[in-house]
Amino acid sequence: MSSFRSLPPLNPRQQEAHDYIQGPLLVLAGAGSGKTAVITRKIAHLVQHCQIPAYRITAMTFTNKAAREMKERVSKLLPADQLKGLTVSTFHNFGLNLLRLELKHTPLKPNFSIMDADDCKRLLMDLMQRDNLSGAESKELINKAIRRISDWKNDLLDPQQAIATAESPEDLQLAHLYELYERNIRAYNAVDFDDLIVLPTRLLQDNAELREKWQHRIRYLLVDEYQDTNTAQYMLVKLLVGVLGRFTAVGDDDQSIYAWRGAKPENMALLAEDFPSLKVVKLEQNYRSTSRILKAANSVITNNPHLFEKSLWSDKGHGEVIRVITCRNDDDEAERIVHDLMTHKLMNGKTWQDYAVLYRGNFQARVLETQLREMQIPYKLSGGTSFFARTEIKDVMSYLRLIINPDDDSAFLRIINTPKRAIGPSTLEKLGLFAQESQLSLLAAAGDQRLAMALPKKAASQLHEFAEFIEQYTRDLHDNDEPVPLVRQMINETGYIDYIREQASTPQAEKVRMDNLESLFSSIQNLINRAEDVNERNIESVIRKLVLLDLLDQQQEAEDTDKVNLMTLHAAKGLEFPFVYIMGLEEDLLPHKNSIAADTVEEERRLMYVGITRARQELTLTLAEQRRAGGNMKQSTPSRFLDELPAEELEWSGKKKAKLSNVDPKEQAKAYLANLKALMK
DNA sequence: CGAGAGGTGATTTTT
DNA sequence: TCACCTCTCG
Repeated sequence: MSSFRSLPPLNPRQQEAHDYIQGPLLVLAGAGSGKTAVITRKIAHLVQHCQIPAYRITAMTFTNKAAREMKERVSKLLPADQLKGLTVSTFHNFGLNLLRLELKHTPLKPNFSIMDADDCKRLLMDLMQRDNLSGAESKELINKAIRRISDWKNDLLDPQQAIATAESPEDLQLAHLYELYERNIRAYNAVDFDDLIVLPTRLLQDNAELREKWQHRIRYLLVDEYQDTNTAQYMLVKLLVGVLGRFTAVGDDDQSIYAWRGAKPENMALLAEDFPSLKVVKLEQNYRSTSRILKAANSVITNNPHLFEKSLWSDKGHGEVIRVITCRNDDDEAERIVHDLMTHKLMNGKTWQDYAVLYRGNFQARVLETQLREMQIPYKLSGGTSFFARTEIKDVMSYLRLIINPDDDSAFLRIINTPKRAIGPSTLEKLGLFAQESQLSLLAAAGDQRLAMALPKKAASQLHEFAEFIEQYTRDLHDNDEPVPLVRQMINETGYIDYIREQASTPQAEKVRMDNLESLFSSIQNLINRAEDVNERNIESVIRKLVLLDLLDQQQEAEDTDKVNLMTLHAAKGLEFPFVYIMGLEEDLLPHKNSIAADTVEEERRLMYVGITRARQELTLTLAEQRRAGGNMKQSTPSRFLDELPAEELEWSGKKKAKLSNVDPKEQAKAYLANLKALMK
């Protein structure tokens, strides 16, 4: 209670969203409008003043990071005993948990594997090869297939429905592939990311008893970033809240930038249809940015059609004018941004982490990196390959997956010849055939004595040896509450460590890989130590959860010191910085040419809107007159979004000076830096 | 099976 | 331009 009194008051709209619990509520939370404060304080309010115990409340987010932040903030509002059992998790984690608890109602066996995007791709490739679609054609097809299958799943269509509704011969082919894919993934006793939403949703749809059980269990549901839900996720929400509709959905249709991944911002409008008693509260006061920045944001976004009209305002004063810098080319652009940033920091006594440079595509970071390194400015690049996409992590994870799930053929295929065991494609093909005929998993087939008849002696004995190795560790690790040393021993014994040493091209590369493995091991250890439920203190449940965790993010967050932030506009959603640069304001880049072609410029505009609203104090936009595209320079046209900004708030500059010729840019940079330092003294 | 040559394609990626 | 993938040859 005492902590409550010290909280800043909510504004009237926030208060309204906070207090309203009688029925379904949609909170239209503009950027920087304090939505997390509303959600977290509402959870505390529900517990302390509405007689809803924490274990009856569930909050769903999209990212682990958001879930972590939310948990942390709620824990500051409630004493530990009142916090007990509160669920704050990502959609996927929630789904996983539901599957685990209702396992007997699912087609899954215990210790099922979760396949990530990469695993699924491999599986599809394999299936297509069997269908003998080879070469260049299949590569193109594979990306289409992945996208299409995911779309079908997210729309809750099973393979039969997909086949029935296929729109073209090619689509039908993909639908058949979908059917094959589903059969295989189930045979592996595995699920993909989409299944973590789809399977629980189907379960609740088909089973009234379970549905009632879960509806009873969750007395109040809160959904963050509601505009990013896809059809399956919305269906899951609907099934969980039932007719009573005890929920708060928080979202902003103007920040919907993931439609290309299946998000359906129109779910916001659907909510009003499905729950006629829906109350809508708009949070329009922004606590982040100056009014000039908000004016710019509003001005851009009014060019989009709107479900709900919304206009951000703040009382933070006008602030600085918005600068637009025209640069000669992409190198010049990076150089100017870096110089500008450096000058600004020194003049204003700010820290590196106060700055962010945002861009449309990851490739744009490259020139920036070069420039920043030259100036010895520390920077942080977010995005790129995720921790679990690293080869060494995927390899070791596959060993572990196979240990806990012998049916996981996908894991088997990944590691059977990693490190090299002289087991080549022809051996594998024969093994696959044998496994299929005898209805066995690849691992079981590899261990089967009859194999010797189907294969050359050498190959058969290699396979036997491998199977025995896995089986031995399966026994040793089962029910072992100190598994990590054994895991280390196993990985060592496979020769994987030596393999990394041989493979690594440089000592640094080797170190990075070894470090990655170390953090994987220590994460496993941490998860085991931290497991609240004793039943979860084993390698099986830890491995299952591991793929869903953002280990790298957490790791990175921990070691984050004072660095300039470089990230894509997508990655910037949810973040804020005092000083923001958005680069590449050109047609075909922002908006991206594919979006122009596909007529989805509106989403690009929202991306622009998200970018603008990241800035607290100052916003700088840059564009290049020429840009490298492939090998040669291409002329570019200023982005249409520049015309949509309020001209009176912009200050244009740049492109005047002809570059000082014959001067080494490095020398120039050094001189510049020396100058600045002298200036500061 | 593995190392090099040549070819090709290049948004965004919460889990 | 460059990185990654594929294909081929030893």
